[in-house]
Amino acid sequence: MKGPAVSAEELRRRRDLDDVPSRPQAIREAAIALFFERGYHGTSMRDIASALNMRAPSLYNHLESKQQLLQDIMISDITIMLEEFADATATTTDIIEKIRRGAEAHVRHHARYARESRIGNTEIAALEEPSQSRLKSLRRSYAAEWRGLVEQAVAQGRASTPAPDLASSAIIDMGIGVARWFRTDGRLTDSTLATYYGDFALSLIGAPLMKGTS
Amino acid sequence: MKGPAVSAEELRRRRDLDDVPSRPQAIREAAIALFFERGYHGTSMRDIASALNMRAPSLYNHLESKQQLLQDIMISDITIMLEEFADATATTTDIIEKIRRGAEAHVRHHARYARESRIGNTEIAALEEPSQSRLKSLRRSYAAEWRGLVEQAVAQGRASTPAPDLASSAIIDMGIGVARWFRTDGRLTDSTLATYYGDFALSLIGAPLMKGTS
DNA sequence: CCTACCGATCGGTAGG
DNA sequence: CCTACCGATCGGTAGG
Repeated sequence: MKGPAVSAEELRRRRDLDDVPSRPQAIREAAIALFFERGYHGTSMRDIASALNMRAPSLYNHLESKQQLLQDIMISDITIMLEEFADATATTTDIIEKIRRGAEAHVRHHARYARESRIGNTEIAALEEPSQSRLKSLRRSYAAEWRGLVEQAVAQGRASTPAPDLASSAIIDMGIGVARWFRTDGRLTDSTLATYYGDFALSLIGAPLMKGTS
Repeated sequence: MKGPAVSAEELRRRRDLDDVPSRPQAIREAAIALFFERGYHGTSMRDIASALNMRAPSLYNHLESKQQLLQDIMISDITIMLEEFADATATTTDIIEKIRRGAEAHVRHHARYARESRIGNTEIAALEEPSQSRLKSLRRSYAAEWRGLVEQAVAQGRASTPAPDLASSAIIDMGIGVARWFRTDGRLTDSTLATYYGDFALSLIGAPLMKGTS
């Protein structure tokens, strides 16, 4: 017989269905795990290759450089976070509900993508330009959006905090902190956690919690 | 004439008065600045030496190893933080006031020692054993103390949060976040910041703020 | 405090 | 996908 019994396309289809990662995806996953555990500079290409039972030079058939790997991880993580935040806050016009849903999205992201989020918050200095400036700029916009929401709530008389800028920083930071300790296999789901933190956010800005809403 | 015009002791006395750091202190300070900016693995001994107009081998007249430098910085930082927290919470028996003062001490520390605190929270993986285990253990005790305080407030009917464990994590994490963005030369002093965050902590756990207390 | 230098390891390339 | 190997840089030592 000539030709393979199973075509390359067929294999690719099965892989997609079975959730078996492609080589580039597997490398990325290993890099995320190692950068999270040991940091970017604390991880060598040999470490990543070793986790996949490969040799370091073979990695370069699938990526350009170690730095490119970091940039992909960090930029795609913050892009996803910004999208999730935009989607969450767009589902209502009520400012308090916007803040609640924004905080939930923020925390859910830092729980679900704990490793990527932590890398995104600790390895900024390891990013080469222009990616570093781009990422910082995205983070500044995100913080500014949050500040705007809290200021709006205060302006509408729906929140009472005397320091909307600090309150929004505190909300962001308590979410970022989640990425340091949240474990997917723990007793809490990311959504349950997000619900609690949504309440924390409203309490923090001095917005009365409506009982029985959730 | 024989002997120096100014004795070594005299020089040391002047240095202490003028706040001119000793060589080991200057090295430690340079290491803190660089570990904060670039991370432990992103900083070389040559970088540290260069910041002091020295050559790397000369550093070894004042320290044992790069790792020892990191351990000193991290262990002394958390030791100071634990002391400040213990002192702050010991000044009152009222549970809510304990939490307020504890939160203020926590935030003040992360503002005043922003660089050391950030290193302490990002470079744990770079610590060799047994220091790494020791530091993790100290952090766990600190988190447990916080959880205990919040649970006590709830038990006494002074706070209403349904999740004291998460609330205490949120308080700790919003303080840790301060170390990422606080600048000593900014418009806020660490004490002003701490006062706001003390209120945030009480709001977060569902403890009514007493107006006009501060 | 320095220069000279060490072995180890790094990210990455050549070539198959 | 591999082995062989590159120049650069690392933490640290020897010796003065």
